Amino acid sequence: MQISSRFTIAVHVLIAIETFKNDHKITSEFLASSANVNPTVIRRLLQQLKKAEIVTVKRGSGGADIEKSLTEITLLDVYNAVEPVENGQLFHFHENPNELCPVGRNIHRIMDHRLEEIQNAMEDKMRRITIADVMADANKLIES
Amino acid sequence: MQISSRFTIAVHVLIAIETFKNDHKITSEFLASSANVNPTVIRRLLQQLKKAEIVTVKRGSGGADIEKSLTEITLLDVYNAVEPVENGQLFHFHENPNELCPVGRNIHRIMDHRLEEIQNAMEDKMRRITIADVMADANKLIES
DNA sequence: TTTCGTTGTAATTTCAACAGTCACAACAAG
DNA sequence: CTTGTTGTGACTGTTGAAATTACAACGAAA
Repeated sequence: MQISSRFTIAVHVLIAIETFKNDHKITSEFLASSANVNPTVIRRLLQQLKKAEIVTVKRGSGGADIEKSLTEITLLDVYNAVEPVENGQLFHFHENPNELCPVGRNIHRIMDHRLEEIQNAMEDKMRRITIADVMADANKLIES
Repeated sequence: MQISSRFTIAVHVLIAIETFKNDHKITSEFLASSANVNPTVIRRLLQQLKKAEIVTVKRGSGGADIEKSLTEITLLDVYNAVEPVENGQLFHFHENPNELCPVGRNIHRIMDHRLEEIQNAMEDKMRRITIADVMADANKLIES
C-alpha cells in the first residue's frame, strides 16, 4: 500500500508554478500538461492546497499562485493538505479485535504509541524539508 | 491512503502466539478469533511471515510458532514481510511526467532523494522497535 | 453586455488492492 | 483411515484512486 500520487503531484505543481510564474499563465491545463494528468485532477488538487492556504486560484480569468514564502511551506503542510487520511493515522488498524481475548482487548494500548512514534519520525522529517529546499534543487537541475 | 491493516494484524498475531504458546495450540482459527478476522486471512499472513523466516507453521497437525528470538524481529521485518510494496517505495509517483517540460523532465531527480530521506526516517524508527519491546508492553498490560 | 477562457464541482467510469468467504486437496499424527 | 489443520485457488464485495465528461459560475476584456 503506497501513499497516493496526489502528494508527489502536489509538489510537482508547486515547483511548476514557481518555475513558470513569470513566463506563463498558470492554468490547470498548463499544470496538467507538465505532470501529465487530467486538468480536473489538478483543479481538485489546487482546491485542497487553497483550503490549506498554500496557493491562491483565480476564478474566471484563471491562474494559480503560491500564497506564502516557499520557506514557510513544508512537505508536511503539502502532505496534510492533500492526503485526507482519517484521523491523520498512517496505519490502518483492524476493526473490532476480540474483547474477550487478553491480546485483542489490549492490542490498541499495546501498539498505538509505537505506531505514533513511527508516524512522528516520518512527519518530523517532512516538516524539516521546505518547498524552498526542493526548489533549490530544481533550479540547479533545470539550469544545467 | 493508509498502510493496510495486514501490518497491525501481523503484530497482533505475533503477540498472540507468544502469549498463548504454552496454553493453546496456535491454529489459524484461534488467531483469527483473537484478531476478529477470517482464518484464511491469517493463513495467508502466516505464509508471508514464514517466507520471511519469522514464524514456522506446521501443516497437518497444525500450529504456528515464532522462529527466532523476539529481540531479533523488528517491526521493519514484519512490515516488509507483509507489505508487498512495489520496489519498496512508500510514495506513489505519477507516471510519465511530461519530458518536454523542464519540471516534468527533472521531477524524479528533484524529489526522489527527498522521498527516500522521509521513508528512511520511518524505516529507521521501525528497525529500532523489536517484537520483544512490544511484548514487554503487552505483558505489563495483560497482567494488570 | 457579449464573448471567451477558465475555474469549481458533480456525476460517471475504470481499475486495482484490500479483505471476506467458500471450497477442497495436501498433509500429519493418532 | 479418521480427524483436524494448513495451503491455496477462486470468487465476491467494498473502497479509493484517478481519468473523464459535462456544465454552470465567474472575471476580464472586447
